[in-house]
Amino acid sequence: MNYWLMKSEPDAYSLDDLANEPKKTEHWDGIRNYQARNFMRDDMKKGDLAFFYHSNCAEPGIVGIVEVVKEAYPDHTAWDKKSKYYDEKSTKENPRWLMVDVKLKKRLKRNVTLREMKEKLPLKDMRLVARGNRLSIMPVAKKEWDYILKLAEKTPK
DNA sequence: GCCAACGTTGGC
DNA sequence: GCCAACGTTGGC
Repeated sequence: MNYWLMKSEPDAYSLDDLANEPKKTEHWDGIRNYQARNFMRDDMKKGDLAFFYHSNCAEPGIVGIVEVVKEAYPDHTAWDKKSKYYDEKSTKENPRWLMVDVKLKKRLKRNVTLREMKEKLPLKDMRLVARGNRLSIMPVAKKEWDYILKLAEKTPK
């Protein structure tokens, strides 16, 4: 069982949006980065858990936990000419991009912010806090996962 | 809105 | 296969 972190811009798709889906489940489309795709394709399994991270917003941070409920399958938005994720090089015979389905498992009691995580020594090796990190799906070590869950229970400062 | 860091593209 | 140019990400 693996742990992950998945980024989303709340302006585009927020935790609330996921909470409002039927069955609180939605496909995670629009991943157009090979490294992130390979993580989904090779290592992301049904039952894995992932942090839902809000990026590119006022308070970037982890806001919830989702569960992978369907493993990697072709991202149909790559075939849709009207989609901003359209990619002419992705065909039905040879789909270039993949997605998984995730279900909202729980909201954290509070937003565990990037700023806060950067200050914590036990999290110093996380890819998320590395300089210039742009990966939208990344693995999280069990130790880090547990530590962040504990942080979420505490009021900051 | 700015801009540093990064990934991708394409000419050679 | 190198690498400059370009587009994108995402914190601030």
